[in-house]
Amino acid sequence: METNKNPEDLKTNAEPPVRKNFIREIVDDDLKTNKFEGRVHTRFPPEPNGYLHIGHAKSICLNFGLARDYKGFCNLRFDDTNPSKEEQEYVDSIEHDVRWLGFDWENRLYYASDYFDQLHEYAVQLIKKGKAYVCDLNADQVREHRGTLTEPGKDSPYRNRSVEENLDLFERMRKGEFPDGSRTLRAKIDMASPNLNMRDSVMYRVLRSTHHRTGDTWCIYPMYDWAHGQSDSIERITHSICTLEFEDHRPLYDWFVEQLGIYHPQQIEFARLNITYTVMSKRKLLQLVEEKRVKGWDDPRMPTISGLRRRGFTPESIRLFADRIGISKSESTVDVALLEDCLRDDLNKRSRRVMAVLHPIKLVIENYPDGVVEELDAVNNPEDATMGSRKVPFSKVLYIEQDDFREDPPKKYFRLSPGVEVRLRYAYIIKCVGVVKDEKTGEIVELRCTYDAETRSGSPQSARKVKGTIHWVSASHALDAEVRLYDRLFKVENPGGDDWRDHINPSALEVLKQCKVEPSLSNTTLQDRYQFERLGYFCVDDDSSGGSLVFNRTVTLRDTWARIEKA
RNA sequence: UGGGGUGUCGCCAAGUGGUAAGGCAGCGGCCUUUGGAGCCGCCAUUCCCAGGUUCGAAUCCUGGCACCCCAGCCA
Repeated sequence: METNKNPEDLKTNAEPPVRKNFIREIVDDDLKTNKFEGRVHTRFPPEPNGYLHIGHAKSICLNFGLARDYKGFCNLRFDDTNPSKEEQEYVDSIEHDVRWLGFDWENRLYYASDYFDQLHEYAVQLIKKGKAYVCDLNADQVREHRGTLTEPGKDSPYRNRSVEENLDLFERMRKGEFPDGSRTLRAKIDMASPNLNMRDSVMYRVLRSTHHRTGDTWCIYPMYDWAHGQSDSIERITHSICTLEFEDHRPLYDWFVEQLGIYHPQQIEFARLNITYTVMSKRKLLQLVEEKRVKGWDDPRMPTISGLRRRGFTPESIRLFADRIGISKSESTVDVALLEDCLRDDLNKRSRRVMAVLHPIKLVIENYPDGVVEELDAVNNPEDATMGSRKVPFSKVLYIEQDDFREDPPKKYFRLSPGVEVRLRYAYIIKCVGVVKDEKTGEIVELRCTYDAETRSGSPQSARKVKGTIHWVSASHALDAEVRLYDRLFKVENPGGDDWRDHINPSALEVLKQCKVEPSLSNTTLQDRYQFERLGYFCVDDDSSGGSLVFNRTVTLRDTWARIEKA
């Protein structure tokens, strides 16, 4: 007897097996040795000075994914220690993006600024221990004393002040008695350390700037190195995951918690994400926005979460991508084709299919009766029968894609050309019997065809084979639409260097105003996603309103013909 | 040439001394009323290089080489 498939294969929505990586190995070991009493507690710590991008998504999926898989927790913590660059707008967008990606921090929303009092208290402790001092050197002087990569630094002349003096000075810094930049509180470590981070790292600077949460309460603000580890400790984070460039900050991270004698989280570093044909630094993305090279943080050309969302990406596709790229410590640049594959993989399964003509050309079926309209059945998604079907109106005058007709077809061209038959999807087989051209320009303005009435889809004769199938839209029923075609933001794989902006792809956005879409799209809503058959995946842009429809092309379908023709 | 890292297929990435997973890309083929989707097959005798240890090395040792990060009162 024929047996059924393994029951495992019949499971739906089965989570893909969790990919192994070096961080999970560390967590597994820590669990075995009971290093953190069997807890797993991570955090995602963005600075609210810009919008999140897909590189952050990698980190979000890592941190929240770890918490999910190990039955632990992941906090959302804003690293808001530099009020001169941070804004509430960014806080709001970050929260929105993390939620949209499908993660939930529940009641664990924190800010480094929540800990300003505690951090100040810790700093006083270090001063009392003789491990921190107030330094009167200005920024330039500090730099001069720091030494270089190959030469040790020199001690600050203020390094050996008494505890009492340091306490007094630090208190007066806090009260605002000294001008911005005039003094700092520094850790007293080792000016000769080969690790520059250990050369008496600055803990506090005097900075008069209104903080988005604490307002003008403070005029001294903690530096990243001082705030981050202590915040992790306060939240009892177990694994503090950050990117590679913080690797040589780890000794300092460890030094602070050890001097304080407080709970000690473990910092682990991994390689940040790079993707071909785009840029991923907040600085560059900010420049693109400020220099108006794109329309905003959510421009669909941007690799920001909000840009990808507006472009039509699904959170599922981004999570799938995060799973597939893996986690490691080697610097890498992922081929954007992988991202696109994850996108198509998800969109293929979920998108309703619909017919739309982007570059219309009129087609008249000479032997089809005037005034007759047939309602033809069209499947909504061949991948998912539960999505049902719809009716599409068919009549004598249609629009088809300019690309789907060639007066002089090359080899292997399966579409319409004079004397050749093609199937109109869900409708009839037609043959081209004439071409009408503009007398002056010679441009083709209309195609004359005949149809074979026996070949209507679903009828017995419809089985007749023809080389190609093309999509169409009934001229009198079609809706007008604007379609925005997006492509990669840069012309080169790795837009680096000072001239990176010179590589911006001017054709990354092409706007089509004369598109025709099937009438079932009349009651669509913002963000709805569709597959325009044979063309790609599209979503309804936020600029759509009332009567006007605007679609964004999320990604094209894989196009083997384009490849053949190119070769 | 101080310190910290990384080098496994075009791009990611497993591999943890027992004889190189997987995905993407690419290339063939099947199937198809989307040139879509799906399916099948091919795609690293070799792991940056050179020595060494071992019955056996991508994994251990020694010595090189290449690339990345660090001299913000940014994070």
